[in-house]
Amino acid sequence: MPEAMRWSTENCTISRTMQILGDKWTFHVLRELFVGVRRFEDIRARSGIPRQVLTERLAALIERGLLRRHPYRLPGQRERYEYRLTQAGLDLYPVLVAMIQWGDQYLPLDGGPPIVAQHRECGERISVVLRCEAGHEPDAREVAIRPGPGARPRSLAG
Amino acid sequence: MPEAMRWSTENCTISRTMQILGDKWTFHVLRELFVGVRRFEDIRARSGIPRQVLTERLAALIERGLLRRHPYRLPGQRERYEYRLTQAGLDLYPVLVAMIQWGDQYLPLDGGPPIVAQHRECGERISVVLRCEAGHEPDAREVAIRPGPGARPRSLAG
DNA sequence: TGGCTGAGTCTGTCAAGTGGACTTATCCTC
DNA sequence: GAGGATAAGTCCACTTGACAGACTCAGCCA
Repeated sequence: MPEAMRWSTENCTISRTMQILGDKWTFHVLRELFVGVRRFEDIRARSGIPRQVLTERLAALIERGLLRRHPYRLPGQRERYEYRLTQAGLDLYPVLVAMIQWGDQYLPLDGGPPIVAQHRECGERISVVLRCEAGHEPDAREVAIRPGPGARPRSLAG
Repeated sequence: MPEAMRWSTENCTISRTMQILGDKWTFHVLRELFVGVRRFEDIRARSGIPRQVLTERLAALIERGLLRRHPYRLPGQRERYEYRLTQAGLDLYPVLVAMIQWGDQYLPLDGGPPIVAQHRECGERISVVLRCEAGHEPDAREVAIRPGPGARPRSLAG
């Protein structure tokens, strides 16, 4: 029996993160904000999200603290709001970059990658690497996901 | 107008990756495999996925090349199959670790993290870092996501 | 006064997820 | 060889959520 079977999933960090991100459309919304598209109608036009779903997802992301509304005003128009990433939202960059990196490797396109992550200062391509606290950079087979200090035993019954 | 508005999203790497991963249950399945739970009934019991959905998601992940079926046999039982990550699946570690890291920071629990990523060789905690090809390790505000060589212009009309 | 625009809200339809019961194949015990 | 256990599914009825398309609303402009 795998060791993990003895531990509960109820408070699992991945689950709790997926409750926020784990939705087809939520990730599309985040992508738009990461590439700099901030307004309702622009996000909708580029991503194809149904309006109602977009409204709901934006509200959820604000409530979770990943976005905030920011007033803006076009000349000769009334004040409106755009949506911006908070620090919590910006800190999803590693997740985004890791996904782009995986996609570039396993779902490549003939013309090359359609989007790249770039260091603003020097213009070079950015990627993510795994690193342990001893300074090693392990590859995938050297990584193990184990129960941590907050792990709770599983009440078997299902 | 943000620059990104001029570029099409149709072949976006994030979208194409999300077509595979961007589903509440798919990620739960992957989590189970990453922590070492490989059998249908074990996955179902720990994650609470409805059987029908689990059947469908496993089949999809196999078809996409992230998993493979592997025969096994318990003493005194007939042969069955378990599910294992392929190299493509294992290479999602950076995505998983990035998500755990974000969750630990922004959705912390009193008892500490319920799961941790560990280097098998030395036992130290593993995290992900962003790094550019010039060797810098930028923080979130220094990252930009830009159109790459495969970007296609957007036919405006929506 | 009437029209434009961005950002929504409303509505009916239809696909998908859900829980619970049922099925199948194999092995074990009697 | 009959009956039971078990892992891995299938089947079914029900409910929830996504979806497209039309409608609303507030402020500004001509």
